[in-house]
Amino acid sequence: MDVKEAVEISKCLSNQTRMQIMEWLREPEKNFPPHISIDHFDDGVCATYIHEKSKLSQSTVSNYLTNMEKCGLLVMTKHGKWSYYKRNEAIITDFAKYLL
Amino acid sequence: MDVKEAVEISKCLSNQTRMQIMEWLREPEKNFPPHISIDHFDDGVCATYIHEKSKLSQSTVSNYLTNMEKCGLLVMTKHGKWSYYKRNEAIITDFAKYLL
DNA sequence: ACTACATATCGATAAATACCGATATTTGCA
DNA sequence: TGCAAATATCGGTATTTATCGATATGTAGT
Repeated sequence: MDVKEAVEISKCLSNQTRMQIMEWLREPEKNFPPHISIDHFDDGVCATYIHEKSKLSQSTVSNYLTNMEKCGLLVMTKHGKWSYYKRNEAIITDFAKYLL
Repeated sequence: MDVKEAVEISKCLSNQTRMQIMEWLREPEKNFPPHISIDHFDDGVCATYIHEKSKLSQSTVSNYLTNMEKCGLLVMTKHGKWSYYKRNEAIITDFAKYLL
């Protein structure tokens, strides 16, 4: 991981809601209801649920998630019309190691 | 560590120069000249050297360092008219663990 | 093809952050 | 005491980020 990458990750984490999204996604089954169409969290959580939990507008949260994916913190998987987001543990570990 | 603390730390890290300061301070003897008045780096590096290395204005860097201390990333020690800054490894470790 | 729903993108404005020069404060030394 | 050096703070402007509503796009089912 280089400086620029680490800075982009930090920018994503420098907001309370985004930081909380990272926490929520650590334990999806604890923080979100089961999804209508998929009965597991293997690909994470559907964007709508994250939006609802956040209490912010759909566009804001969509933007958050897109940026968090861009910087590598999240991985997105499409299933039909839904976008599922989950933590990218590999990058998170890299980032943590980079700081130490 | 709680969310707010972690967000404040992230804010400090979301800037290339500040991120580099964290790196520079990981190996002071490698990145800075020995100080005029103290022949070790036990309390870190004098603010002037950090300022010079950064190529930013003195006021900007002083502000950086002050905020980085406020959020716990750095520890400041005064020796006479000099302020020495070093990494606060304990907080950095906490932060890294918090993310995982 | 049409409708409904999920998500992404756009454009605008408000708020926060970055950064500088100038100035104040602190400290050591002549 | 008075000067010089180191650092901190202040005030202002430029830039970036936050956030929304509106709109576009994409997908599934009727």
